[in-house]
Amino acid sequence: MTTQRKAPDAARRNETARRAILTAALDLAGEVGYARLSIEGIAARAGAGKQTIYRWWPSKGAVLFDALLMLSEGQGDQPADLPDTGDLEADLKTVLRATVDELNDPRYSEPMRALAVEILLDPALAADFAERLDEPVRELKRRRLSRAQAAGQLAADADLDVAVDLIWGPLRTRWLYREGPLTTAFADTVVETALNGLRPGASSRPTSPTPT
Amino acid sequence: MTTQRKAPDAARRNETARRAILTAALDLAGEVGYARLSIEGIAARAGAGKQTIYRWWPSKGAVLFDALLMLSEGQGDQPADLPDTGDLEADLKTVLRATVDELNDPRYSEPMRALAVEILLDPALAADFAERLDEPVRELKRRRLSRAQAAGQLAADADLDVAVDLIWGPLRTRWLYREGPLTTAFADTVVETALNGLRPGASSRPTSPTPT
Amino acid sequence: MTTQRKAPDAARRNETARRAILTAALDLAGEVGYARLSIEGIAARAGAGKQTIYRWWPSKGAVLFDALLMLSEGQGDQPADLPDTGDLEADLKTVLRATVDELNDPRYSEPMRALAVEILLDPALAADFAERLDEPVRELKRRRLSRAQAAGQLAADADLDVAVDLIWGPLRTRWLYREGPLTTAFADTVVETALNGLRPGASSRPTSPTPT
Amino acid sequence: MTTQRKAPDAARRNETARRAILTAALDLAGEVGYARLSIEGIAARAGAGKQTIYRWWPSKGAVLFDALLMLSEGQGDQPADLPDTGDLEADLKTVLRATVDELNDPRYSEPMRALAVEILLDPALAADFAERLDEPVRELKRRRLSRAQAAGQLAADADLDVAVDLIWGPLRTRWLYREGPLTTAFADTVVETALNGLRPGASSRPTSPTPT
DNA sequence: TGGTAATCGAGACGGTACGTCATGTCTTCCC
DNA sequence: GGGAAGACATGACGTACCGTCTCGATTACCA
Repeated sequence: MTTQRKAPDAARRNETARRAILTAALDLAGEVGYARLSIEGIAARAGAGKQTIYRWWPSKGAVLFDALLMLSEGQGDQPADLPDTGDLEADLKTVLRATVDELNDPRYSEPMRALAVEILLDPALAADFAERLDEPVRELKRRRLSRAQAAGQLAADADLDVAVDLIWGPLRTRWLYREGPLTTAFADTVVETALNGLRPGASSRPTSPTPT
Repeated sequence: MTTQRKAPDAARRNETARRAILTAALDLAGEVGYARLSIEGIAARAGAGKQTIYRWWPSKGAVLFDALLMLSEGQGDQPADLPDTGDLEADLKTVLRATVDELNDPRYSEPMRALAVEILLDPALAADFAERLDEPVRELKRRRLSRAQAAGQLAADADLDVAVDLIWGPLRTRWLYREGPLTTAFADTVVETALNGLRPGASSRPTSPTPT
Repeated sequence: MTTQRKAPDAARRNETARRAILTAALDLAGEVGYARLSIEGIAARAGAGKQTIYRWWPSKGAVLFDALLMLSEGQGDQPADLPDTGDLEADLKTVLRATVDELNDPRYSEPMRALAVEILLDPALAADFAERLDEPVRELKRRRLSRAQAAGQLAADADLDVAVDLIWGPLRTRWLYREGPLTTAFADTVVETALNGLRPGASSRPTSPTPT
Repeated sequence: MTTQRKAPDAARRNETARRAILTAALDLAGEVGYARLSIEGIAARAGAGKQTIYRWWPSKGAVLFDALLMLSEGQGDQPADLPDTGDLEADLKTVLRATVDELNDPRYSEPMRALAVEILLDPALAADFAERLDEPVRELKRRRLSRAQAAGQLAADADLDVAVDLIWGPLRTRWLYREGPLTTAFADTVVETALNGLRPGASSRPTSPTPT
C-alpha cells in the first residue's frame, strides 16, 4: 500500500460533491486565473467543505488535473487514436490545428495553464501527470508516427520520441511563454518544417507517399 | 506624470542592498525551491527590509528575473553571438549541450524554473521577459541561422522563427515538464532531426557545408 | 407530543456502548484535560460511533455528568446521609477531608473540572446539574446541619443555605481557581472558623455539645 | 529571558488596535456569551487581523483578562483600599453589595464568566490571574481585616486567608454555579454569619467596636 | 420463527474556528 | 531621502471538531 494517513472510503464518496468541486475549479480557473485560485475559493464556489477537498485530493494541482480529465471525458471524445487518412502531413496539421483552437479557448486554456504551473512546482504531480495523461497521449502520437514509419513516410531510423517533441513541442512552448500568437498557420509551418527538416532541398521532396 | 506612486530615486539606490537581495533570491530558489520562495524570506536572508524590495521591484518574478540577469552578466559570458565555425550542426550541438548542462545544474535550474512559473502566472512579466531576455537571445539564434541560410546550409524559404522553436523548443519542454532526462545525446538527436527532417532519405544528405 | 425529534427507544439501548462511552469520557478527561476533550475523541476511544453519543446525550457536558454519576454509583458509596456522631465539628472535618482527598485525585478532579466548565458555559446543564446532583447533596448537608441545630449546636436562626455555602464554598472556590494547595489543615480551619465566627472570643466558646 | 519565539517590539505597538481588540472582546462576550466567543470574531469586530491578537496575547483568556483590567482601570476606581469607617460589618456589607451589583450586570458578568472558564482550563492563565489580579485584591481584603484585627474586632488568632475565603467565597460560588439569585440580602447574611459564626449565642455578641 | 425496525460502528459531509504564514502597506528610527 | 525593522489588515493555508447525514451489519421485539 502506498496510502498515507487514514485512507478514505471511496465507496462512500459523494459523486455530486466531486463533480461540484471539479466544475468549480474549472470555472474559477477560467474566471480569476491561476494566481487567485484557492482551495478555499473552490470549496466555497462548490458549496463544499474544505475537508472534502483535502480528503480526496493531495493538492490544488491534483484537483485541476482531475477537473481537466473530467472535461475531456465529458466530451466523450476519447480519441482511441489520432486520425490516419494515409496522408501524415495532413493528419498532423488536423491535430495541431485542433490543439491551437483549444489553446485559444480560455475555458480550456486557463485551467491548463494553472495545471502547468502546479506541475512545474510539484515533481510528484508531474510524475502523476506524466503517467496518467501525458504518456498515454504521447503513446497515441508515437503510434501514429510508427504507422507512418512502417509505410515509409518517415525515416526508418527516426527516434519517434524526439519526433513527437519536434512536432508538438514548439506549440506548447509558444503557448506557455506567450511568445506569440497561436495560429493555424504556425501549426502548419511547424508540421512542414519538422517533416522536411531545415536543410535546403527538403521542400522539393515528395510530400505524399513515395510512388514506386 | 506617468509614473505610478512616488517614483524612487534610482540615483540614491543602494547597490549593496540590491546585490544582496538578488543573491539571496538565487540562493533561496536553489535551496527551498520555488514553492517556498517568499519575499519575506529573501528580505530576511539578504538582511534587507521588505520595503526595499517592494520599492524597486514590482513582483517576486521581477526580482528573479533581475537575479538571473545578474547571474549571466556575472559570468562575463555575454556572448555577443553564437559560435560560428562554419559547421552549423556542430555549432548547434555545442550550444544545446551547454544548455543541457545548465539545466541540469540546480543552481541555475531552480531559479529558472521559479522564473518560468512567474512568467506563466503573470502576462506583464511575460512581456517584460520576452522583450528584455527572450527576444535578444532569440535574435542571436536567428542571426546564426540566418548566416547558415546565406551559406546555403538552410533552406532559403525556412521560417527562422519556426526553426528556432524546432531546435530549442524540445529541450525546454522536456525540462519544464520533467518529461525525461536531459542528456547531450538528446540534444544531438534534436539538432540532427530538426536539420534533416523526419522524412526518409534525410540522413543521407550532406551534413557539412555543401562543397562547391 | 412533547418530545423533540424522533425520541430514541431507551429500551433498546445498548448498555455496553453506554458504559464504554462514559468510561472513555472519564479516562480522556483525566488524560488530556478538558480543553482537548472532544466528542470525536470519546467516540473513537470507546469504539463507538459519534451518532451513538448524539443520540443519547445533548452535549459533551451531559456525557461528563452521567460519567461522574456512574463513577459515584460505581463506588456503591451512595451515602444516604452525612456522618453523624453527635460531634458536628468532627463530622464536618471528616467530610471535608474526604472532599480534599477527592479533589487532589486527578482521576476525580479532572472530569469534575471539565464538568464545571460545561456548567459555567451552559445554563441548561447548570439547571440539570443543580436539580439532579447539587440539590440532593445540598439537602444532605442541610439535613445534617438541621439536626445539629435541633441539638442546639447551631444558632437557632442560622440560615442553613448560607451555612452550607460558608462551610463548603471556600474549598470549592480554592479548587476551581487553583488559589492554593488543598490540604486537610485548610479544611479543618474552614470548619472551625465557620462554626466559631471571626469575632474575638469565639474560640473560647465550647466546641462540643453544650452541657445542660 | 522567558520570552518564547521572537519577542514583539512593544514600543511599536498600536494602542488603537489594542483598545479596539479589548473592547471587541468585552462586547462580544456580553453579546454572544463565552461559548461562541472566538478570536476570529474578536478580530473581525475590532477590524484587526488575527495575527495582531496572536502577536500580543497567548490565548483568548489572556485577551479577556486584559480586557477586564482595562474595564476596571477605565473606571478610575482603582480603590487603593477597601472602605474603613471603623465598622467592619458595615464596610464588608458595602463591598459585597457592590460586588453583587457587578455580578448582576451582564456587561461585567459575562466577560468575567468567560475569563473564569479560561482560568479553569488553563493553569498558566490561572497563575497569571492569581498573581496580577487575584492576589493584589486579596491583599487589600487581608489588609482591611488586619486592621480590624488590630482594633480587636476580629479574633487575634484568625487565619485571615481563610477569613477572606469565608466572606467572599460563597458569593463567587453561588454566582459561578448559578446556584441561586444574587441579592444584597444574601451578601448581608454571609457577612453576618461569617463574623458571628454558626454556633448559638453568636448573634448576641456586640456587632460594633467593643465598648471600653 | 422470520420480518422489520431501531441501534450500532463507521465515516463522509457542510461548516466554523483554529493557529500559522505570506502578502503588500504603513510607520519609526537610523544614517 | 534610502534603508532595516517590523507592526498592521488581509486572506489562504491545512487541521481539528462540530453536529447531521447515510451506509450496511447486528440486534431484539412482534407478529
